Amino acid sequence: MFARLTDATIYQFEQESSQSDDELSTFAEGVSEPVEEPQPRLELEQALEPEQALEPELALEPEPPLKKPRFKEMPSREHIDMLAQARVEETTKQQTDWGVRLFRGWLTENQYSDKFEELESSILNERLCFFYPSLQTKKGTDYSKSALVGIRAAISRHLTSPPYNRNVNLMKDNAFMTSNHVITGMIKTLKRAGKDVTVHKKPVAEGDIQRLYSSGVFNTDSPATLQNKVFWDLMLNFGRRGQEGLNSLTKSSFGKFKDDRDHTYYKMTYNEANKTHHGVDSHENRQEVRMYEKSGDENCPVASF
DNA sequence: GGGACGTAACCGATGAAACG
DNA sequence: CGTTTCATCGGTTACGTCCC
Repeated sequence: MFARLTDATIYQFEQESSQSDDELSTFAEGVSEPVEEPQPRLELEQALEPEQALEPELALEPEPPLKKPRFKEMPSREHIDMLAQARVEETTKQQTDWGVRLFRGWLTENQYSDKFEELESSILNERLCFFYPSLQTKKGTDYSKSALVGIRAAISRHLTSPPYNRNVNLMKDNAFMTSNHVITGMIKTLKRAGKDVTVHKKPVAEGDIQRLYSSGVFNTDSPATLQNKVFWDLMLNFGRRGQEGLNSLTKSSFGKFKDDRDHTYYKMTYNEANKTHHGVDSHENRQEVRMYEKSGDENCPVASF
């Protein structure tokens, strides 16, 4: 059993490594080609077809049919616009509008033009220096750190998005260093005044969990309470990102599997819209998340699922 | 040895979305 | 609307591997 497994692994490894070797050599050839006779891109495209059609023997030479391109096809203008649009979520757009509204309101209240989008960075920076400390909530209290940072980011998003597409970053550009100093100072002042206390949520107490089960809201014999329990189990086992994307989950979002010791478990079968595997944080690639059966336990999550 | 390249680790900034 | 929470992003640095 063990020997077979090892053989299989070695075989797989050999397959993989030979594959990547192939890719490497093709790539190396591809790189050395254009260096000899650099050609404008457009001519290259046109030259390609006739060459292949007229002289197929050429293909036998070490430089095979103009290799597979290193990159994807040139995207259309619409495509890149669409991608740029998909950058932010609807709720973020709302936040953007909120921040812009605040800044616009302040500008008009102080007899400035509210068309700040075209302002030069130095002027904009100057305005922001005075804007930030003028900020207060509708109730007249100071904004929290999160709010201040959010407002700044909102204005920055607004400027860098269509139709303005400005090439600025309110958080990082040197031009905005002084206004950012003002914000940092405000945040520090808040901190010193003890106003930046963030309250963390407490975990659900063990006793409360008991009560959930004993109260009947997790009973598996009626649809509504069964759903309660299954959802609780899902949140407990898979809920690593708050409520993000929950409404897009379906039956096929989960798959039933067995591990090498014959224990049944469910795991998520998708990773599309959630960005889980795009980043390379260690804890993300560490292991897939599994919801294991608890055989003998009347509250087994796999059974109720 | 050292340069090129790809990836991992790190960590503050950013954004999504919930709550009150 | 204002705030909070937390996962992801994104920029930077460190590290490993290959090749000269």
